Amino acid sequence: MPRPGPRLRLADVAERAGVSLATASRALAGRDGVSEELARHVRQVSRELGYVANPYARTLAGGASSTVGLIVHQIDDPYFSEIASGVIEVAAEQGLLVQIAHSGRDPENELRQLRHLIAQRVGIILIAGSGYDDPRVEAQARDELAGFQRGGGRVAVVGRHALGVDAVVPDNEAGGRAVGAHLLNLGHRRIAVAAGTPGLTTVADRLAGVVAALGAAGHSPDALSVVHSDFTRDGGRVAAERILAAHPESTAIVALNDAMAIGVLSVLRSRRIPVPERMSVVGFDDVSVAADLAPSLTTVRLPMTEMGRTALQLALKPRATRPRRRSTGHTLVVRDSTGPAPAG
Amino acid sequence: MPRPGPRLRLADVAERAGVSLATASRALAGRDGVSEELARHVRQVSRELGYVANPYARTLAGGASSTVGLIVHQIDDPYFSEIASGVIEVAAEQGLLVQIAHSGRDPENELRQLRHLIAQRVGIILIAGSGYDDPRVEAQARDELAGFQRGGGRVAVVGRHALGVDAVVPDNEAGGRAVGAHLLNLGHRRIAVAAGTPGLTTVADRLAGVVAALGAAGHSPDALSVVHSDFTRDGGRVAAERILAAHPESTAIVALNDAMAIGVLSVLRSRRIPVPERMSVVGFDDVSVAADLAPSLTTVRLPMTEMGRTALQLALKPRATRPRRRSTGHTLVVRDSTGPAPAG
DNA sequence: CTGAAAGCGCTAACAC
DNA sequence: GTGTTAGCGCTTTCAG
Repeated sequence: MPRPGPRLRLADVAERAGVSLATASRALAGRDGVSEELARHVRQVSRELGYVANPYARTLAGGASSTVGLIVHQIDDPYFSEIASGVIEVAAEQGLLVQIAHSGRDPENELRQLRHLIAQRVGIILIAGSGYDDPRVEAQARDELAGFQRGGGRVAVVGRHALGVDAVVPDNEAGGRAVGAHLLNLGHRRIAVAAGTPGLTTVADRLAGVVAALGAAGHSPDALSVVHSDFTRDGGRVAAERILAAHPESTAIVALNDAMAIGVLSVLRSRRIPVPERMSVVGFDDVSVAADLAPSLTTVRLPMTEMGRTALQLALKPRATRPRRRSTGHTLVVRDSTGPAPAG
Repeated sequence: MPRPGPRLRLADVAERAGVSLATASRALAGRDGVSEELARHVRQVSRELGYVANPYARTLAGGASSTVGLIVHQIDDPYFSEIASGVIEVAAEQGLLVQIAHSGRDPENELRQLRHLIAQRVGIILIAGSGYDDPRVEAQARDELAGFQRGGGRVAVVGRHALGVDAVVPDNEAGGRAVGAHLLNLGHRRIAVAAGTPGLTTVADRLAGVVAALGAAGHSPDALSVVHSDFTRDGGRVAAERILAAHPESTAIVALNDAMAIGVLSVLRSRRIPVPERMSVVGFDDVSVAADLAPSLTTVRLPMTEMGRTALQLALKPRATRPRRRSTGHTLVVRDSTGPAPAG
């Protein structure tokens, strides 16, 4: 196995192969302008020597940067670590490296990270996580990305739609409808929603789905008690407390992501409220522990790893005239946390 | 807020500040050889313009690379995503970017990723995750890292000791002893261990701790039934099945990490074996969901995020004459999955 | 189809 | 202290 020598340069490969620097460069980049035979020879020599291009020199000279920047809210949130995992897989297949930055669910900070990545001249930028309702914030991000693309950068996002770039779009609304329909089928009529931060589009979309399901079944949206809180486990706890206090008649709680659902379950357990006998609980995302909670969590599965893969694959293709969209699909996974509404 | 112009160069800053390129460079790098006053002025101008250095040019010219490469087994494993989170935090504070690569718990692949990072000329390399018993594998990694350090690179590892570099060392053995003592105190005498892949040092160290606890209490290590499997949730399932089949007299199962413990719990639940009444279960790591499982998991808490922070901080310091070590400390967190051994 | 040479933006010797 | 200049290793015109 060839070891990359500490200071092996393209010039060494060129010399060894008996060609000029330019030819060697062309051959290795797979550009044309070199006879196929010569090119093959150069690549052969390069491989023998274990040559790896210096990405700094390459990028500085105008070649494409081989690193992809990924912005997530928080990498230790399973939703994002699964997406990141998919991105890293594809990157590894392509010999790319992935740089991860945290936005911390703060639009200002997201913008700062975005600019930093651009300043770092990454070749590809991926943003995962909900967008913001605030059009000003989205517009700034949009401008920044547009400039980046004008300079040849490639962009794709997961879970946002207002950015004018290629996007992997989770089935948020449809998933919400599936959840709503499921609960209605089970006879629930007083449903509470543990919703995340109001400013997030993901929250709005999923909620809209639940509302739509009620409407489709001829029920008034008034049957729904919506409580907003953080889009996290602790937010779920807070929301659950508030729901129990303000809407004690509820027979089901829809948490708009699994993190919140975990918080909800934890409150119900400590209050000794039986799930699902007295209260049904539904989550969203199907992070990998959802199946291992007790009771196991009914939730909407989104293929997070796949979403990460798809995002990078989109970004790797040449840019289309108009932004592409890939819907993720979704599956309602019915487990033990939902059951028939308790009789009256 | 200044926007980094698409093509703002150091020369622009220098010109605007009325100094030479060299002075500007020195001022911004905080190197001396510039009067404090001038330096301040240059920095001021730079900030006004929103200048951000091109890292490719900077690195190519011989400056230190501002990116840190982090190798983890798998980013969507909570153990690693929490460590990564700590690393990213510190990196953000320092204006560094973090590149993440997967080793997939495969020594060959780890080596490949390591070489790739070196070839990419990152400035700092961090490796998280258990080392391997195989001295050949460790020696190769060691050589590679030594070469990297000779070239001015900085290295730190989390959870490995045989690499001759700065290390954050989890309290694996002491944690194992704490687990063993806890179970013995509860009266357990037939203890099974769901251990991870045999080749991992983390597995060996934690197991050694459990064995030591038995020894210290005057019990023979024969009281322990050790079953090896993957160091994952599914590995935990497999191990649990095997333990129930081959060692049905066990009253407690020690899983050597939380992922395995989750698998163990899931098998016990589906077999309707009450925890902890009939079987106690202990994990290791205290990933954040451990508290939300049902029953909540007794486990050894390791400060993963902190470990990630510490690792990068170590690597950021100038290299010491001999490798530094930072012990993590640990806490036995007793929750609901452990209880007194069932009578006879 | 191939080679020579001019940079990419920055740092670090080396002069002044 | 400050400025000048020669590269870092690569890509990319531009000649041949």
